[in-house]
Amino acid sequence: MRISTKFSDALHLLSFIEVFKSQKITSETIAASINTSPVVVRRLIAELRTAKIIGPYEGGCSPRLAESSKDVTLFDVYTAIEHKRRLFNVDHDTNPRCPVGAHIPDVLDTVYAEAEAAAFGQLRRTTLRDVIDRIEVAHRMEGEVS
Amino acid sequence: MRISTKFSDALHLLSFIEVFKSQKITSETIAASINTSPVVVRRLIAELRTAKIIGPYEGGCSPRLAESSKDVTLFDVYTAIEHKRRLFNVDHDTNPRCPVGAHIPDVLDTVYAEAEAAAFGQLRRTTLRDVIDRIEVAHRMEGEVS
DNA sequence: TTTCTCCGTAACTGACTCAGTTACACACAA
DNA sequence: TTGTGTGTAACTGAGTCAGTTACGGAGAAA
Repeated sequence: MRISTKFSDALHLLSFIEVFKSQKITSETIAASINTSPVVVRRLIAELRTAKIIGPYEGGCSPRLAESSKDVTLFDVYTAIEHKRRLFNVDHDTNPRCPVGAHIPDVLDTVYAEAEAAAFGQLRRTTLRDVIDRIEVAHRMEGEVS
Repeated sequence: MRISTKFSDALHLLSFIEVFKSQKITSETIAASINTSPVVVRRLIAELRTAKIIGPYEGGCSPRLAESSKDVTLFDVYTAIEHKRRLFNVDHDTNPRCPVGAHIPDVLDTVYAEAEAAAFGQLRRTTLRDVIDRIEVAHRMEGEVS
């Protein structure tokens, strides 16, 4: 199985509501940009809201970031969406009567944790603001070419 | 989707055939340690063989590493089993007429690649020998306790 | 040779996950 | 009151994964 596109869609959603924060935004508007259905968007918003990345619902108002985009890291978003899901999966159902089978789950837990820490450290170092900046740079460059 | 346990099982398999290389090994023996079926083991062996991590089939002989366990990195095994599979999934099906939707796939491709590079770098730094060493340390410590 | 063991591989199955849809009650604004 | 958008639950179809059955072939032993 694979890390779903929910994480990507969540980052898309957050970038969208920040870029267009001066305009009225509905789940329909967002869904049109992500190419998905409004319900999927609302589910994502609900998850990001319980993680306090999106502020509380205020009847009819467009969703807003709870804090500055500079203070939201990609790791925050990852955990909001994927919770404690690991990047690599350890097979814990092994034969405890075999020296290898008995100890490899713990060994892989440790080894994988090191690799995951490296990836998550990078996600922690990248903020939502960084993502939006890159989007805006790409958008401006497109304008110059055409 | 999540990275399946195939990667873990492959590392288990490789550790097993290296630790018990002085003994006769069948897919049945290995399957008993991994707690799976011999067919699953044979499929794994086939994949590791095409990646040249396990040496060619020599009728009836037990499977052997193609090179020293010190020269096999976890990244080698990862690519043998999961090929180019990415740790994070980019949703490329977005609306190109929206500034955010048009550029976020490329931005996430880049950002994810940085995080993946960090994780894969760690996998490259870890060898099969390291894994086996840790298994043997754990095994010896168990002996002392009991 | 015949028999036995093990291998490689293909085809099928059941469980699980994911994205998407339909549906419906609720809140707020016009 | 009507309309719009929200939150949430339930269902669906596609896709993936691990496991199983099955079968032909190679090599060793009788």
